[in-house]
Amino acid sequence: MIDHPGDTEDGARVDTVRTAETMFDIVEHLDNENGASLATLAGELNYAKSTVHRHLQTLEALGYVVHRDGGYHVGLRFLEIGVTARSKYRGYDLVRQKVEEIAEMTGERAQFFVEEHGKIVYLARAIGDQAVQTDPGIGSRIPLYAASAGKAILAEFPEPELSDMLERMSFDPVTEHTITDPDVLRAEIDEGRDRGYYFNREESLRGTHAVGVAICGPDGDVIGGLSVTGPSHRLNGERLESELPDLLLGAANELELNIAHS
Amino acid sequence: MIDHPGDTEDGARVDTVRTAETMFDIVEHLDNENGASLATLAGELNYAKSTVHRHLQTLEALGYVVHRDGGYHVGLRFLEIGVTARSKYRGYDLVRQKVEEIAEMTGERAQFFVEEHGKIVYLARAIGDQAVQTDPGIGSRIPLYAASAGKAILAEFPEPELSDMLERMSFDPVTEHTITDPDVLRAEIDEGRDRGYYFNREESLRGTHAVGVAICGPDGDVIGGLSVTGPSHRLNGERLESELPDLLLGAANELELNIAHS
DNA sequence: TATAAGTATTCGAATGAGTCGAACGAATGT
DNA sequence: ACATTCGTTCGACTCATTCGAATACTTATA
Repeated sequence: MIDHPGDTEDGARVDTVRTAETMFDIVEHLDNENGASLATLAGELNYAKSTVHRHLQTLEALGYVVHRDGGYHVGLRFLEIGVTARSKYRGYDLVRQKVEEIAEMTGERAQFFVEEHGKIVYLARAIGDQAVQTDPGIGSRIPLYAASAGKAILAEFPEPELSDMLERMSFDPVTEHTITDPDVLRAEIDEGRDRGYYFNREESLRGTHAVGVAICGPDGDVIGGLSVTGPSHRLNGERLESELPDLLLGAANELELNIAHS
Repeated sequence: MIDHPGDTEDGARVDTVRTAETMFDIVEHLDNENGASLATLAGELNYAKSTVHRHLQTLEALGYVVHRDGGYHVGLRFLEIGVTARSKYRGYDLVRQKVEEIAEMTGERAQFFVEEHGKIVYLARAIGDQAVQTDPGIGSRIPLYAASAGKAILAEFPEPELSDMLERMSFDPVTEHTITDPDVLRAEIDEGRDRGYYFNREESLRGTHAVGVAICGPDGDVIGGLSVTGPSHRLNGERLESELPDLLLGAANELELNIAHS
């Protein structure tokens, strides 16, 4: 094995484009605050004002930043790109409709996730009561081990990768019920594999239960996960353990067929 | 006046961060294709493979790019950032609900736009029939002069800026009815200003009419524009010229009050 | 009106970082 | 076993980014 100069011991981050990093530093900082001035940015990020200025100029010229009422903001170019990125996920349109259908049928919240960088990301969500699509949350991330759909997705990974992921996974508890032990997670995955559905009992949010299933492509590859969430007093017993799972398995099956033939 | 080395004659783009530009070249190219290989990217963009490689490494490490089934793709980080950027627009949540309400009431398509970089950008959209929120389109852009909401927004700009914008505007026709003359646009704007609503008759899409109004903040600043669109055979006569305008003006008024008190 | 505090912008110099191209390695299919 | 495509590494050159200080602009405050 040849030595890799500059390798960090965890084996990541070699030879990166620094300028790109500083650029996203700025963007991400803008994303957190809302509306920051050049001086503030330079101060908090420890870059020279002139440096930040040049970056902001560039970002604004490219449409990624706007200078609205006395402060710099993240531009909607990110939304534009993000939306087309989402739309390219296989079966996204079909799944979105199904999510709304499920929400309406159950009266609970239904959602669709895909895996990215070891987390699951919300791609669609609908609430039953009024079929209002709640956008806040779209794009945000949850660790795989803290979501029913996450477990379902995880279970579909072929064996070598699965072990790998479990090993390199760091378990940061979200609630007092979040799984923190890889063996427990592994056990749950193995237990659910022939059933095909997975639970989440207050592991990501107190007082909230969920059931999730995976959606797979024709070659057995994972596309994403579908789940129904609701208050634990409403999602329990028969409803949680058989009624909703059946519904989800049916939906997944139908989706998988439709996606395969599209 | 001191000379500005590097100034282009149109007075734009000085002293930009080149690396950031190449980086977004890559991202935007990925956004168009779906799933490109390193070699392809390098070829089409005329960068050395090693250069593109380094950028992709960086982008992937930062979560802005993913390497899925044998090709590089835009990551969902863009969606995440874009969604929070959108949510920070004043009154966005209120407007989104209103858009759905209007869509349901009219049975037509309702939408909300804001202005950015001389275009209007879709922030929300709803279709009447089934109240299904159609996401494709969100984030995409239309020139101000080719949309009813665009005209409404334009009309709210104070005088010096308005003339400026009209002058530096380049009119690329979208359909055969698109406005191509600044004087015509100016006339329409002046005509509509006391009414408060504006029309679009097949100017952005053949066979499609629309009415639009502006939403303003307490200080008279423009927040965005609201419009209803539909087939020209359904949107005409009384309905187009009085019924829908009244509805929209009422909605705008209500929104403006709610936004001011929030 | 003058002053101050905030903002954004420009400049030149230094060096640090991005770029290239070629050569290597890995993976896949024929 | 070969060819093809894809990704990775390396070192050298040079261009571009970074910095800090000085300038300019705008808005509040005395």
